[in-house]
Amino acid sequence: MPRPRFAALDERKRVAILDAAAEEFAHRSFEAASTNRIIARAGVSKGALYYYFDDKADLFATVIESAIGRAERAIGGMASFVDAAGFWAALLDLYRRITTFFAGEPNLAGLLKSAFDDAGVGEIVGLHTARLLAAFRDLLGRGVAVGAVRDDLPLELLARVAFAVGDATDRWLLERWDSLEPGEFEAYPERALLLHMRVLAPIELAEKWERQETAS
Amino acid sequence: MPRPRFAALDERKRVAILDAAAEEFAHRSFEAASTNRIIARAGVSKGALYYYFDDKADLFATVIESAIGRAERAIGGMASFVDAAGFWAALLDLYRRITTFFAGEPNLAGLLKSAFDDAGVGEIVGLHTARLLAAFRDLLGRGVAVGAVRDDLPLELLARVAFAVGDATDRWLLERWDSLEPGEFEAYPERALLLHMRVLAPIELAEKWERQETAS
Amino acid sequence: MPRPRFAALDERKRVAILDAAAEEFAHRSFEAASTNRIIARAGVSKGALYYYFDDKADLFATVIESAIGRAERAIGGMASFVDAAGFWAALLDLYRRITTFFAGEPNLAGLLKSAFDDAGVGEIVGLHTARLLAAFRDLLGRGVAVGAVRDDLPLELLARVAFAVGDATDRWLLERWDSLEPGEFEAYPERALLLHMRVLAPIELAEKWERQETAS
Amino acid sequence: MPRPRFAALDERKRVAILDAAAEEFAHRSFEAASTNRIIARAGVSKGALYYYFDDKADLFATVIESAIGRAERAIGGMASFVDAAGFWAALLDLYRRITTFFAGEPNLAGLLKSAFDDAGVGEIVGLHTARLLAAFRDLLGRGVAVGAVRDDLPLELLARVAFAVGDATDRWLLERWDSLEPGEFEAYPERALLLHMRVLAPIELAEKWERQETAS
DNA sequence: TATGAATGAGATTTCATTCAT
DNA sequence: GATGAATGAAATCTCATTCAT
Repeated sequence: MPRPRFAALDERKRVAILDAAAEEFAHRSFEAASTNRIIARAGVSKGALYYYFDDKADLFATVIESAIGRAERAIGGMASFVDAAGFWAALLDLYRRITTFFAGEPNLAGLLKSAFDDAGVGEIVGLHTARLLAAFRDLLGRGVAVGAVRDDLPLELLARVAFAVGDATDRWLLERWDSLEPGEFEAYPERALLLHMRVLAPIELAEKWERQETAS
Repeated sequence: MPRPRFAALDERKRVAILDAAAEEFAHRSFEAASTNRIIARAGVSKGALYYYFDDKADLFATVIESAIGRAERAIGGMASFVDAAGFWAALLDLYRRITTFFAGEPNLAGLLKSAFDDAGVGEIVGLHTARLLAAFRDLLGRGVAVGAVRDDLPLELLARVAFAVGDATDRWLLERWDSLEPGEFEAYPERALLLHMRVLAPIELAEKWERQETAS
Repeated sequence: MPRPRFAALDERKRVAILDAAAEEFAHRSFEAASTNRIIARAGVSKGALYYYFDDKADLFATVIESAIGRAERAIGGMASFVDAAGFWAALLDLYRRITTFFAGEPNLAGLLKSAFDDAGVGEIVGLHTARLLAAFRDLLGRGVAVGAVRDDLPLELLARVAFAVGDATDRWLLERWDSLEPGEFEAYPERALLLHMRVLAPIELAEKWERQETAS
Repeated sequence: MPRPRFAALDERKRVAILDAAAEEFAHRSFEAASTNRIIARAGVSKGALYYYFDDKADLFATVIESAIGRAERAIGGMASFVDAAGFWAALLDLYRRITTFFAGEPNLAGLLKSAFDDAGVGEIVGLHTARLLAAFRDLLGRGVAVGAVRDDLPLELLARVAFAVGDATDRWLLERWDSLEPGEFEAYPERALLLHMRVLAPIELAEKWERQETAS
């Protein structure tokens, strides 16, 4: 946990440190990241970093927490639903918000990747990633209750696979970012959702849904 | 590229270096990996490393190439096929071999992860991973030709997503390795294949296949 | 010298600072001691230390002075005497008080050690330790006057040796502190005194005294 | 333990490192000593030190071991003896050699001091100091056997006190080094021995011996 | 009167790489 | 052909001290 002073720090400087650290941790593993580069980019002294944080791990955890926190607040939760169709509609809506947010935070994806890579090692970071996974697992559990999500595979596995699918499609999109045709980005969440349905929904539901989709 | 001398090197020593490096690169990112630890583990001299390799990156690329090469030779290609059912049967067979091989090479998964992480940075490593992806993309292309694989999404995207799904299920399995019930590991390729079908096959095919599967 | 403000400081805080510093300086040399650890333990601000003290050396000198001062006040001086027997009886009495006081101040021994180590370097601390030595030297001089202390060796040397003997026996006792049998601690001053007599007294006196002691 | 390479190192450089380290450790506690100062004084690179030693503690232990080893080899053991007079004659002879050796190695005393201070903390250094103490304790044990050493106090305590007395007299002498009158240094071992007899011998023996000494 | 934010120097240790032999 | 001695830069982190408020 960062020392309380950090919260009281001048907004500009606080953001400068977190941004510089996010930039660094988004592009390098925790081990390979350099506090020297971070302070150089943030424009703070060597001592300052250790005045606000216990150590490198503390800074890392803080950056991850901040990123996840901002994401959660910005994206918000999933709308309530009472049947399978409602579940998938709500999930589509959620995906839209997620996509929009990630598009405006280029470091977020890399940051989450570093976080999940380090989750098995760093205790604090592990808690954050576990919480994120648990939230999604719960979501899937509620999907099962209304028949929107298959019940023949462990929720934990489904959650992990869904995360991976989302990550892979994100990256694919990101690499083509500059050569996207107009409208392609807007269509993305829907296409991503269909992929997720394939993985998560009972097969008949996915089949029915996709048939309708194609017809329209 | 490692100097030609490396190929002529005593088998035992060559393997020792590659094994030690694989162990290191499997657990740490390229940047965070330490050549010091590698030579210590391999029991070779400092100079030896730089006598056989240009630098750390060269060693990394060689390790990746070697790992991928060994995997390809051990796993072999996919059997030929003439229709959709044949494609999936052949793919199942391929998965079985892949799973078996990965189970015997605990470093392989971590190594591939490091390789893909670094692919965007290191030129050589990028080529290897690109080749792997291309091979799988071609496979999918042949699947499309016989109607086994959907044609409504770019093959590149499908390949990436399939890799991600495979990776996620692998990891999930790996974490439960010690608490697996007997028979569970043997059943794994089939379950994994079903997940892949969901993503890769035309939806009607996936639905039909799964219905049969459940019936049996 | 600490700023005058320090004397006017709230009792609780003044003691907190001195105690924390004593704890630190008792376990580490002056150079290795950390003002950061001191203020952390004392619960005072960084600035406070430098508001009350010139620098680390000033704090050290103050701690030493305070410790020595408290010891002197608590232990008191040696009773007056008119002959050799009186001298040694008075010294035994003094040792009893010293032992009792040291037993209740676990930091004192370590503190004095740090003080003597630093005495050659730090000017102020050197004065305090010199004063302590001088007091004991004077004591020995009065012992010489009544024939209780040998006159064939320089008083300065005798004082130093006596200090060393006391320190060694103290440490020896301290290490066995937890495994002491009942009564052993109470008997300690007398045994220590006999050792000191051996060193300090004319040999005939020491011999006579010990013969009586053994007889009783 | 220093890496084997260190033993194979060029004599001049090996000595330069050990001397520089001895100089530093003789004047500062282990914690306060600076490897930076050591390499600066030795004229070796920063990496070199860690090429030869595991860490600071390893260097310290090596310096201590080297110093003790050289001292032991140079001073040699105590001559054999069959009665009390022989014991003290042999000890006097030993003291002479010790004094001579210490006089030529100005760092030795400070080094031993640092070693004993750190003995409770550093494992390796603890072994060396313990060995030294044990050797002296054994010596005293043999003295007890021939009636040269008192048997009414624990040997461990006697050894510690004797060390302390020796150290105090050494220091006292050292401080007066430059103002010593001719012959004073040569007379030192005898005076020191008398002090040790006072502490270590049965009182009658010490008394008899000193009476003779004075008569002569 | 009192604070705590801030810092640059310096601590120990590891790094990838070079080069004389 | 092969080595290991050697290095300076960089790593993370702590230091005693200053100063604006």
